[in-house]
Amino acid sequence: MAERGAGGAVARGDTLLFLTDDQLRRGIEAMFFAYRGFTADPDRILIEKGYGRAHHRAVHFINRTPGTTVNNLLAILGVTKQSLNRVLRTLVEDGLVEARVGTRDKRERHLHLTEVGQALEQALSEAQRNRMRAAFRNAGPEAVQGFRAVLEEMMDPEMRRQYLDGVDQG
Amino acid sequence: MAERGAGGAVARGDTLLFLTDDQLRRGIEAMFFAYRGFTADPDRILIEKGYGRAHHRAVHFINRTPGTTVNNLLAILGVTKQSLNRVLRTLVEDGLVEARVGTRDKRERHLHLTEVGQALEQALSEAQRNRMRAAFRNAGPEAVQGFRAVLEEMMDPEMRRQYLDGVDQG
DNA sequence: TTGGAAAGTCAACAAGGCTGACATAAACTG
DNA sequence: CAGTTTATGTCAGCCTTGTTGACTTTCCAA
Repeated sequence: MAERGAGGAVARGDTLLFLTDDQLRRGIEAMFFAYRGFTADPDRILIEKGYGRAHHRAVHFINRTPGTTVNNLLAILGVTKQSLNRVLRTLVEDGLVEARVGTRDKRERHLHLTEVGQALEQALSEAQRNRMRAAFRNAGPEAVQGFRAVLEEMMDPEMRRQYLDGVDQG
Repeated sequence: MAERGAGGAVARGDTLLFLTDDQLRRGIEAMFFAYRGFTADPDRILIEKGYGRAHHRAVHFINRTPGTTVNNLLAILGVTKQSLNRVLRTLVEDGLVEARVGTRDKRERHLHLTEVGQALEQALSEAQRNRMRAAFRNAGPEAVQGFRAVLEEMMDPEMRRQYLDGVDQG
């Protein structure tokens, strides 16, 4: 499969060898298998506590942007409000999330983690960071740069904006 | 957060700056947003045809390893056999997959894509490859290497074996 | 030859997506 | 001020895809 990859990637000599269909398939499978590893550790914690990935995502982004509104969260998570609401309701009922009525606009609910919520977020993100830290360390800083570059290119433009918004504002 | 990151990453000078908690959080979000992009294009095709991601995964790996058994597929996909069976049943009923009773061991079913199944697989993988090709091209070959190195490190060891098994046998 | 293990199937349940319809309150607009 | 839009929440119902439990068929080894 070196002469003429189905995708025509090898056309201009060997500078584009990394774009052969087989290389792309490898990338696709890498995403599939890695995503499983990526979610495995928090998943274990979540099951113990009776929550799911949906709760993790909500908790993560509320922690990242305290005071965010339901609508903001909907845009980031890309689910319907009914779906998010179900998750949010249980988190509020269980005392992990506080939904404060907006002061300027009273229609809005500003979401914050309670101490209990922060504790869960810590447990989840620590588990996930531990794995990512090990992966980053083993792969090295240059690999990490490449990792991020490719992932960023793979996002839908709107998601890329959400992602770039998350830069350390400090 | 430069002196002593919560993860203790900055301890030995600035060589480990890429391991700060904030950098790790960025990596986590990159995975989240990129995975959405990664699945978006095939998802659109699948919905049209009345299938879901589970069908895509099955079709992908049957195409990669024709004649594989249900048990093999189970190990790769990491779901219960009952869950896989449901997906497989509809694929067989719809004439996308053929399940041949094993000759040596009649308990086994060896899975193959029919022509129709191959056509769907082509459509799905082409959509996914297109995005990955664009991402790879824009990021460049060195970034791709880093991308793969980090993802590989992120996999569970068993999944890493599955992944490495998939190397071009040609 | 018989009992256990393995491969696969059927049934039922749960999580978490989705759509659609509708309610409420607040904000905005003419 | 009346009417519209916006932000949020809720109910009902559907689908996919995960789960466990019970069961059949087949194989193999004692």
